[in-house]
Amino acid sequence: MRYSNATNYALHTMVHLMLQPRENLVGVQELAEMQHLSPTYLSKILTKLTKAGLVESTPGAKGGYKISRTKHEISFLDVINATEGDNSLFDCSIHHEGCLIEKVMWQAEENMKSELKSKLLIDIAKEAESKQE
Amino acid sequence: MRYSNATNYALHTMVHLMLQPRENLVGVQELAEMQHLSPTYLSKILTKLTKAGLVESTPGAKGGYKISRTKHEISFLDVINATEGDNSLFDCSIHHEGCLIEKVMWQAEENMKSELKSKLLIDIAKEAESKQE
DNA sequence: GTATTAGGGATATTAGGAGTCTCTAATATC
DNA sequence: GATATTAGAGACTCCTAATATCCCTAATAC
Repeated sequence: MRYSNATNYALHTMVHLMLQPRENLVGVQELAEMQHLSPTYLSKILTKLTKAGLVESTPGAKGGYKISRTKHEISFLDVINATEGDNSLFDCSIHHEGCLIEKVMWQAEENMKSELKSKLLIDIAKEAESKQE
Repeated sequence: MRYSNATNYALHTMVHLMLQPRENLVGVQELAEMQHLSPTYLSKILTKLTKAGLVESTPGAKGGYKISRTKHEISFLDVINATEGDNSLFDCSIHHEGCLIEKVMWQAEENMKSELKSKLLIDIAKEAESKQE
């Protein structure tokens, strides 16, 4: 069980966008080069982020992506849900109601998600920025 | 990202074995029927559990599996590690040292594993037993 | 010896992730 | 309005890992 590469790329992309000046649009070209990805592939991932309302896109010349103005406080969990979907990590193989194993697994997953919800991308971006100076 | 079916089957199998009388051997035939699986497939999973030291196997007529005598306090994490392997859920796609994203993800994973380590199968087995009565 | 059961290896089969290509739609600039 | 540029959508290929089966071997009870 592993997080997909898409999640990995998405998180890095989001942090990069967070470090941009306000309202500055960044094209998929630049974002892809930074991570050594093909633009068409990263484009798929960015569309997911757009649909999830985490970034806003502008098509056409001089277009690109920027962090959503409406949604503040974007968390790790937000990005992960956008790329991985929000299905649960474990479902009892025997479909008997109230499976005790399932219950334990769900609790553990819930706690992890709760932690990832409390971690904000903006904090990571700021920390990365301060380290570079 | 999901836990494999193997993990699901393994957990149910372990709980079933825990409910057996001491030193009682259960064949893969019975274990497979209970979960509507093919014996050959479940056999593969049981071999992993054996190698991880969670169960003990006896080949030959009247053979089968039983919970390990030496390893007490078997946790959810023990079973998961046996079936999933112990690789991390997330590795930074750009291989830059001290990635802050990676750091956050590792912390969340660590917490989940810590919780799954504290959950013992024997408690689940006992609870299931009391519910059936 | 014979029946039974675990273990190991080889081999399909399948599902989903990873990634590319092409066409369409929207926007800026001239 | 024409053109260049950029996001979006869909079909498609490729690869890997999970899933599952089959067959042979080794060990054990009787």
